[in-house]
Amino acid sequence: MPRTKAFDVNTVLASAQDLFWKKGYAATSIGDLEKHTGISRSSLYQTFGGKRQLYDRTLAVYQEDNQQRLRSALLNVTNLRQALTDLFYGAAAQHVADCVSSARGCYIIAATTELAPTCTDAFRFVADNRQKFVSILQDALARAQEQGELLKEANVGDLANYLFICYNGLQVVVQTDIDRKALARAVQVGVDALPWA
Amino acid sequence: MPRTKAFDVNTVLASAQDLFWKKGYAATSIGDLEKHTGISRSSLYQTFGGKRQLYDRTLAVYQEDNQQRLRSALLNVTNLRQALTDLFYGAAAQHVADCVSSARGCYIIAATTELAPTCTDAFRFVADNRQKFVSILQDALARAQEQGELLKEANVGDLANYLFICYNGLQVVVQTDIDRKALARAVQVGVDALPWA
DNA sequence: CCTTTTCGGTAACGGGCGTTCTATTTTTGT
DNA sequence: ACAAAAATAGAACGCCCGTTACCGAAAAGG
Repeated sequence: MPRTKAFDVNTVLASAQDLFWKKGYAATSIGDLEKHTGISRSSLYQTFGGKRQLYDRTLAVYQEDNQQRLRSALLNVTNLRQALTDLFYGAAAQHVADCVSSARGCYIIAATTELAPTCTDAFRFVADNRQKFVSILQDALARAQEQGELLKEANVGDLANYLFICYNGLQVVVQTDIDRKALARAVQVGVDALPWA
Repeated sequence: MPRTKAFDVNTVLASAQDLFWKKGYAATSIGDLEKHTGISRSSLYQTFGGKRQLYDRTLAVYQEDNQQRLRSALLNVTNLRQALTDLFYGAAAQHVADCVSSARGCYIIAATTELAPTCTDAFRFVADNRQKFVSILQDALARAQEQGELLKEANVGDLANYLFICYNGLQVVVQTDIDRKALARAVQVGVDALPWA
């Protein structure tokens, strides 16, 4: 009986994320979203409820993707050191065309710096994200430790937090004009720093 | 002949920075600034020219302070390892009362993530800031190397970039709900990672 | 085919935005 | 005391914000 939607919700979410990521939450208007996603205000409000709810859904999608990517990059690998190097090199080499800085960094870090200081919901979201992200890192480190790749004395909790700091720093610095090869070398210093056996 | 200003420009700059830092650039309105700084729109426009110019001046003040702080913390010290540890511990322990996240991180990182992706001027500013910040780190590392505190083979350029990444990561992560003692331990991993002699 | 239900374009809403202008007050040199 | 100059308060500006309401268009079941 109902008329079918003329757009794909996931496509619109991806498009909205693209714009929020580029401009930030506050600087993105409903008009901007209409133009960029191609759907009208009516559909936007009917489907998502409003600007903030739409933003929250794009954040949730990103978090899910990001953590899945992290899991498949680090869990069940035979060489964690290489896997971490690959992951960080990939982040250091990211590139987009439609941005003054040629990289966008991490969508959740943008939420951390723009929204978390004033919004309790956003603060809780990034807190939850950190906890999950660090857990994955810690699991990967613990497995590597069991397999003899890491020294037994190492505190994998501290190391996981350390890697999370490096990841966050990398995602900020990559947004500046730094030379990408130099960035990769710097990040290599960070990976080599772990107490590999 | 002229009537004297009823406010101190530096005080107003500090107050405006305080608000921009808390709420972000886009989310801070002229009305907010009037209330928070105590000066009127007229004075604000007459003295600073507009919202963006005011923001830029707060950024410049912060950059100057920040780099001066870095110089006096790291240059002309006898024990760079300890100086770096102190610097990072201080950042990890930062605390403010009027913020959902109990730390504000770094004012320039906020500018990096909010403004640099879309604004050429802001992008250039943070690029310049990175260059200067890393230079100071590199100078401190080179001096430590000369004095035998660091291995001679170390590439101080790469190490400076690495420390800059750690600093940026620290300033982001401190804005989440992470336990401050755990954060300090994680940052210690990063400092210990340098090739100390 | 026609009813029913949802979709989606558009116009309208009140409010707040950054900025400008005007008018008044305050200060200083004469 | 007075005139000149600068600082401030407050009103006013046009515009765009996020949101809502309305209404014709489109699709699926009977």
